[in-house]
Amino acid sequence: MSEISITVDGVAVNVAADQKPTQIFSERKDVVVCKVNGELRDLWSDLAAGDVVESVTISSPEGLAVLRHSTAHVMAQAVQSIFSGTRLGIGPPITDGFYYDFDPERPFNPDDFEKIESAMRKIIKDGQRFKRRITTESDALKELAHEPYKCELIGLKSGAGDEASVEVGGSELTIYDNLGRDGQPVWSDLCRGPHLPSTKHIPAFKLMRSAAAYWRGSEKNPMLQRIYGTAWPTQEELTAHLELLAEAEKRDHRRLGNELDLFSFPEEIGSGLAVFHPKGGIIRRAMEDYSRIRHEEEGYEFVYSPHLTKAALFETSGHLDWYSEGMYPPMILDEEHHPDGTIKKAGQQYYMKPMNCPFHNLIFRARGRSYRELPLRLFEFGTVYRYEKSGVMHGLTRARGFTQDDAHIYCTKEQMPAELDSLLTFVLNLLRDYGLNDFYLELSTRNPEKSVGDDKDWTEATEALRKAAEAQKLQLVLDEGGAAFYGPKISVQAKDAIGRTWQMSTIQVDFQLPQRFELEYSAADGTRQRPVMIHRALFGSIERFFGVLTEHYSGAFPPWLAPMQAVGIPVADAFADYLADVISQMKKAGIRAELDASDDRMQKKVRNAQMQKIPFMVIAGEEDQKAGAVSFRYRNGEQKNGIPIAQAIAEIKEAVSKRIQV
RNA sequence: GCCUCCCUAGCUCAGUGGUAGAGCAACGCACUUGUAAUGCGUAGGUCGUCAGUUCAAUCCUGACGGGGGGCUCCA
Repeated sequence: MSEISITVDGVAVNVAADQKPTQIFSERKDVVVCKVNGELRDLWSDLAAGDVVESVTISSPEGLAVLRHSTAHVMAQAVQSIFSGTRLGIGPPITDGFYYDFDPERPFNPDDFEKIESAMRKIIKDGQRFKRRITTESDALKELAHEPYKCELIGLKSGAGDEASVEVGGSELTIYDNLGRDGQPVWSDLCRGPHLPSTKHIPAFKLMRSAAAYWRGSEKNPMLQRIYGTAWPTQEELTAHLELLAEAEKRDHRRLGNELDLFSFPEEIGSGLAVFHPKGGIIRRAMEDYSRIRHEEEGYEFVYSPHLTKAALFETSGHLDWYSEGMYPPMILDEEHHPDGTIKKAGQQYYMKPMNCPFHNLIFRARGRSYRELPLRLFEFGTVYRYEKSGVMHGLTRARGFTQDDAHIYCTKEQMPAELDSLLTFVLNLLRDYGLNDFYLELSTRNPEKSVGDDKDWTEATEALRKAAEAQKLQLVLDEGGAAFYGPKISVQAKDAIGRTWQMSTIQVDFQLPQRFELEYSAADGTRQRPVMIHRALFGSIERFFGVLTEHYSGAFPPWLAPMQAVGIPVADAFADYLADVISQMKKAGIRAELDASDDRMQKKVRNAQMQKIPFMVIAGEEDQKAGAVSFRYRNGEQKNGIPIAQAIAEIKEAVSKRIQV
């Protein structure tokens, strides 16, 4: 047998000419695929002299994707074995798992999951080998005649650039056969691959949920049934993932909003319209108050604008042209009719505002502006109404009525870079004050197909944004062509306590509105110039930020935001008067404190306070009373005994004023 | 908007083609000594709304409203 020279993980070796990576890596159980000359390939691939082979382990990002994609195949095989009339869509890996789209004879229900999972376990136990087979378009169409969606993909192959490329991308059209114990194919699927060597390399998986999805992501296409699953290199990692999901569910702001009596969405008001209850109101006001103070310090001026406006304003701004779908329909006022019902006098159309910027532009335009006034920073907690499609609402994070912490900055072109730089610093520091610490930035650049403004302006603005972003020393992700048509933007993405990413602030340069509103200022040389306009929201919406913080803190807000900062719990009734005095001193010191004077037992009071996630439980019994002290119990169960009253008050006040978590 | 599942007491949820139950919360009474549930009792619901089928509907059908999970969308 002749030998060939290849490179394996950087080491030159000679191997038999018919050696496959399966054999080369046979001692390394964690290697599930490999790269040959930089391209991801099955371990069953043939090798040629001079090939550079690199191992890819199951835990690497690429290995995980392959694991999950292979698990999707196993699921599809299981589904077709149980529901024989089911047609296949596509089945790519996604973050943490995979899905496969099916066109079944009836929708799946949760009971089906058990059947499918047990069929999958059997396939995994069988150790079916994934075998790659190159085919031609005409052969594939013949073989897959009973799979209309696959045939459509084959037809699309030339132009594939979307998800479909998982199935048919790459230079060759390939089918993967799953080989049974006898080496004969038991199931096949059109697929680019690569795959695990065999189904027995799937260590841990679980089907998560079924849902509908449009075929190839278009509303115009038929709905398929999608089953989501997750797959991991070890059972432990699967368990950890499921625990994370359970944790996320416990933190869900909609659930906590109810449990902690923060807000609700009364059906009578309408979908996506929240009311804040007193406790939620305290949190919200604390959030707003602090933001207001910081904005004042940064040179913002506070303005107010109405919730309603005549149509003309949104005609000027252009919103009615390209955004009317997202607006509540107009109210028509003062319309008069003839007796036959025809219109005698046309009415006035009024709209709820979906944005604040046109109002701020009118404030700018209310009188002549001088360059000396710039940058002019107009800030408003502006409540806007957007008619979101019914299916997209999600608690406070996606609502129909919400309040933006909205500001518009009008400055000269020369001022723009410095303004963007200080603005981004301000944004990030403010978010840090609210307890978010882990950020990355996204820069959205021009889509030349769909944009207004001249090249030079775009380049200048984009570079200014980029420099401001780079100065922050944070990870910067480029969103090429992702900008809105009217200007480039930076968005701040924040990670919460359990690692989920939320889009928070946006800073957007606008070339469109200053022109549409004919905004001008007088420059030093007496000429009239058009200002640069920057839109920015730090929280995005207060409601949404409220929801994000609720989930970030899991409802256990830091004292400065907590609706109740301290609750007094007497060990027994006899100490209630003593503690009542302590609590009243705390109230005088500006602390949100109450005495729990109910006739529950102490243990019950502790439990109640714990469930309300109150940061300081102030407990007093005989020992404390004798010493003129109190005891703290914190939310983590720790306690501190015999704290003199003055010191206890000072500790709470310090936690509040320094905005630290306890 | 589309697919799918759901809506029973303030909350979490049982349940039945013959108009309903539990736990917690609320209220009352008694109890009260050190860090996550004291006991007993009382009250509370046109079973989301409106139609239809039926001798009879909370239960079956449909429409509407609200919600969950996705898809699409998020200027």
